[in-house]
Amino acid sequence: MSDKTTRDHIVEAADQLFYRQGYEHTSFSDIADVVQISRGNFYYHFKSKDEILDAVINVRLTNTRRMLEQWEVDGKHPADRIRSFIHILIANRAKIKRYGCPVGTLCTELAKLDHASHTEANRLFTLFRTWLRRQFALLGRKADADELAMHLLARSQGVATLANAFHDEKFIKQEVKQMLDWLRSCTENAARNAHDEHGAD
Amino acid sequence: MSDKTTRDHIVEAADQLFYRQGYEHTSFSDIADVVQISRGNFYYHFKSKDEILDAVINVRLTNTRRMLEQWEVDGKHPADRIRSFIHILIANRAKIKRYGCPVGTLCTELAKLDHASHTEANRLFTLFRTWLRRQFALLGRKADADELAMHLLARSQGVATLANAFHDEKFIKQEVKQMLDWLRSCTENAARNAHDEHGAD
DNA sequence: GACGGAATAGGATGATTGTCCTACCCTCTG
DNA sequence: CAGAGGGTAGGACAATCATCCTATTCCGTC
Repeated sequence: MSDKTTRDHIVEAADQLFYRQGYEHTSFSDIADVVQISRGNFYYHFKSKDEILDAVINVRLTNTRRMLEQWEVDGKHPADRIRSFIHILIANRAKIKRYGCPVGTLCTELAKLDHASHTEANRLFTLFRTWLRRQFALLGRKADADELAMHLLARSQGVATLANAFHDEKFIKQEVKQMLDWLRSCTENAARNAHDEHGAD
Repeated sequence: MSDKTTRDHIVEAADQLFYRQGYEHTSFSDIADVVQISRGNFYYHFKSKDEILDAVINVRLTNTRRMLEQWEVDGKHPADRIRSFIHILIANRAKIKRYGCPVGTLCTELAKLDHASHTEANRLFTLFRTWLRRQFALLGRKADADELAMHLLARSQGVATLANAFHDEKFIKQEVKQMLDWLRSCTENAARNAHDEHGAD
C-alpha cells in the first residue's frame, strides 16, 4: 500500500482518468492534480504521454490476466467461469452506467485517434476472447467456440454502451438474465451434440 | 446538389470528420481543409464549435427520421421493417469496420467529455428505440416491445464495436444471421402468445 | 457605375497543450 | 560534514487550439 512508487501513482491516476474522461481529453495537468505532483516532473518517470498510456494498458492487461486465471481456479465448471465473466456487468454496473466499458471505450477512442497503441489496447479484447473461447471449447462447443466467445463479448459491449447512453442500470440486469439463459441453452446444445456424436459413432 | 450553401458544406464535412476522427480530435483547421474555407470565417456561420456539433446532430436526426419513415412505407410487415434496421450493419459494414457505429461512438465520446450536447446525441438512440419498439408492438409483442427494442439495439452496438476493434467484416455477417434467426423466433413467440391469449379468452 | 450588405480571408489573441530545462531538495554514503 | 545522485518543483518553450477582429471581395440593386 504505502510502498507504491510515484510512478505507480501516476499510472493509477491516469488509468482512472482515461476511463472517466478519455485519453485525449485527459491532460497532464489533470493527472498532476490527482497525484499532487509538478506537471513538468512527469518526464522523470515517462518519456511521453503515449508512454503513460502504454503503462496503463499493461497494468490493465496484467490485472485482467490475473482475474481470468483466478476464475479458472475458482470455477471448476467452464459454465461457472463464463458466468463469472457475465457477472462483471453486474459488479461494475454503477461505473458502466457512468463511463461505459473500460475496454470498449478505450479501443474505440484509440481507433478514432489512429493511435499507435490501438493494437496494444485491442489485446485486452483478445484476452477475453481467447479465454472465453477456451471455456466454450471445454464446454463441448469446440467447433463454434470462437463464434460463441465473440457473440458474448459483443453482447456485453452492447449492454455497456446502451446502459451508459441511457443511464440505465436496470437494463444491465435485464440483459444479464437473458445472457445467462442463453448460456444455459448453449450447454444444453453442447450436451445434446455430444450425445448425438456419441450415438453416431 | 449545387445549391448547397457553405453552411451545408461545413456541416457535411464536420459530420464525416466527427465520425472518422471523433469530435474533440477534429479541429477547425481539419474542417477548413476539407471545405476549402478560411479558418476564421467559420464564425460567420456558427458561433462556436459546439454549434457545429449541434448542427451535425440535427442533420443526423433528420436523416435518420426520414430513413425510418421510409422503411415504414416500404415494408408492410413490421418484421420486414426490423430486418431493414438489422440490414444497416451489412450495408455499412465497411465503414463500421473502420470507424464503428456513428451513433454509438458519438454518444460514448460526448458522455466522456461530459458535453452539453450529450443529451441531444442520445436522441439518435431514442429515435431507433421508439421506432423499434413500435415495430415489435405491431408484431404482437406489446408487453416486452421496449425490452426487445433495447436488446436489438444493444446487439447492433456490440457488433459494431467488435467489428471495429477486430477489423472484421465477416463477424458482422455472422452476427446478422443470428439476429435474423432471433427475430424469426420473436415472431413465432408472438404468434403463439396471440394464439394462447385468444384461446384463454 | 456606385452603393450596401452578405460572404470571405487571414492574421491576432489568449488559453492550453505536451515537452523540455534547470535549479532545488532530500537522503543516503564516505 | 561533504559530496553525490535520485527525485522534485516550477517555469520556459513551441505548437495548437477555438475564438475574435478587421480588411477585403463578391454580387445584386438602384
